[in-house]
Amino acid sequence: MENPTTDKTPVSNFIRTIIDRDLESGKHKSIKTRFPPEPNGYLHIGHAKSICLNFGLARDYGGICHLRFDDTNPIKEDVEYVDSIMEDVRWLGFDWQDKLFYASDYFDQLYEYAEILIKEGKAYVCDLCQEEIRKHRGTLTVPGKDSPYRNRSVEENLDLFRRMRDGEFEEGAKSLRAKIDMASPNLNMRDPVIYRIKKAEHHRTGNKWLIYPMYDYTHCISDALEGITHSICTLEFEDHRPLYDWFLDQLPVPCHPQQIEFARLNLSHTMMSKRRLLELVQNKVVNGWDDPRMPTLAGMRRRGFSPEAIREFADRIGVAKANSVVDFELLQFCVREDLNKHANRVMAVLDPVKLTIENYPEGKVEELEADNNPEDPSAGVRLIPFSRNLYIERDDFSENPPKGWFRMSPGKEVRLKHAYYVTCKEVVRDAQGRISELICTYDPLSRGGGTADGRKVRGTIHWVSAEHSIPAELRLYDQLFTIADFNDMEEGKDYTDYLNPDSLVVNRVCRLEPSLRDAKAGERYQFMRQGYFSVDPDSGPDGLVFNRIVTLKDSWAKQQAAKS
RNA sequence: UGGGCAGUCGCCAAGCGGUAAGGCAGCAGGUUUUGGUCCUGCCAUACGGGGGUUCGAAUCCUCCCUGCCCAGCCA
Repeated sequence: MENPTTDKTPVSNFIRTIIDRDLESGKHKSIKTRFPPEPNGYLHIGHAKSICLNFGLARDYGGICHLRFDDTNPIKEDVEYVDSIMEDVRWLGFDWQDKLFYASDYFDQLYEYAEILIKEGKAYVCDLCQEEIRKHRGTLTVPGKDSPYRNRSVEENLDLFRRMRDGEFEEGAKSLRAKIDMASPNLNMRDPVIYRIKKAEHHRTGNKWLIYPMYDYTHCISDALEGITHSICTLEFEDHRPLYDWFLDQLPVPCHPQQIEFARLNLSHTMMSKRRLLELVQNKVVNGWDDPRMPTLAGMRRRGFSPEAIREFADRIGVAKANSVVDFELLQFCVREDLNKHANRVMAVLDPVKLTIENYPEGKVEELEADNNPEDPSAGVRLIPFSRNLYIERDDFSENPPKGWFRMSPGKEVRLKHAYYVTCKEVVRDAQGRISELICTYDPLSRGGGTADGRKVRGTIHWVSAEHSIPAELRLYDQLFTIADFNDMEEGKDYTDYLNPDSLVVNRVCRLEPSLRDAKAGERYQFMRQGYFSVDPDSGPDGLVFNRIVTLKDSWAKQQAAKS
């Protein structure tokens, strides 16, 4: 697999400025970045920003990007997640070649370095329990107090640390701490814990270890061991940078990568917290991690978003240090832009009403040619059956049309896409007064949708032949949340108060043109004048299931809404 | 009220002392066998606010305001 190339000139951002400077000054000959997920959940669109950034920089500068699992906390991590993460990164279109790493690969080295720290008097074993450590840490405005165990001898620390490793102590009874400064205004520097006892089985190292290193200690060393040049992370780690640098300054590591922080992605109407996403899954608010309403890559993939669209989105949002909330509209734009070019057009009637052409012979069937994609002639053409009895969209008929209406109404000629001009002569209603059938006539000379006299027919509507059409289930999705920006939540409310009850509407009455009969899971189509749909894997012998990826823009609806 | 970071159009975001890119959204037209696409035009005398330096400031200095992050043996 090739990492996607791009001929677009990348937009300038502060990270590129740093890299340009480092390359120009000779600090680095080439760059090496890394995407370092913790395998404790599924990747979401926010991770996609980071993946595109890290792999994209490597691509643009002819460098390398590693995939490294930050797996230092065995009780939260699982192979299910490492598998899904690899699948998602690959699906997004990136290739880590043979550069697949795990922080757990460095456990031995990390341990050796810890002993060095101890031997140099820069780390000590502390007997304080979690509560006590917290009390000693002080507060934002009050300096911390030294641990009573802070000045143990090197020999005692070494002995204790080895016994921690060997399982002599209970979880929580002891920890290894860096000896830095309990009075630092930066809480991260107040003798942070670097090793804790956890008698848990690790998904890769099994039962080999009973102590596990903490993130701050592990991450910088992992970066250094891999020769990472630019270690890009999110804003909340800004305060950790002095600690990142401190460890690397104390240890005989091969190099000292530069940590650079950028603002994580927030999307309007979207919840991006891993913890809450997990709750949505566990509480069955959604149907799993890959529910098409989820902002996970698995969900977006199932919904029908293409990796190209997501990459384009990542490019367009830019990279900066200001907290922001990107409009969901931008993502939709990128999805539509890609689908417009690549999705074949088909006709599907979502809310069918019968249309009978009284002057069209009973039993006659014509196969009419239709282009598959006006944006792409190479997509070819297909044949669609036409007959006396059709279905059209209920919304495409109005008995008393508003001003500006150019769909069907009594006596008004409209074009059936790819077929004929028809004119409604009669409206048939059922006992409830609901329109049950439209009786029309057609112009035999308008075959294909045009006439020699060149008369203008403004309205064009889609249709299917009643007897040839096939049923399907349509899953129509909308935003999962009604609130745009979660920073604006009302006091006392939480995210569950903003769930959209209509985020999924199931349609089982639609009728599709027969060419869709053999559609395969994952395929994407434009249902003309409606939206883009993808074939859901739930499709089977019992019938087709489609997910609505995104609607088409609808300026008519917008204009009508503006009037009321 | 300790420390760190950030504030440029409704939403993103370039800009790095020489007089406000671009995209999305929006608005107005045009083309159109999708009220889709496409095309054209409009959309910040103004860069959180006040002072200051300078011939010249979004860019430098200064004070202030607002927002975000940090007190896990999570990452």
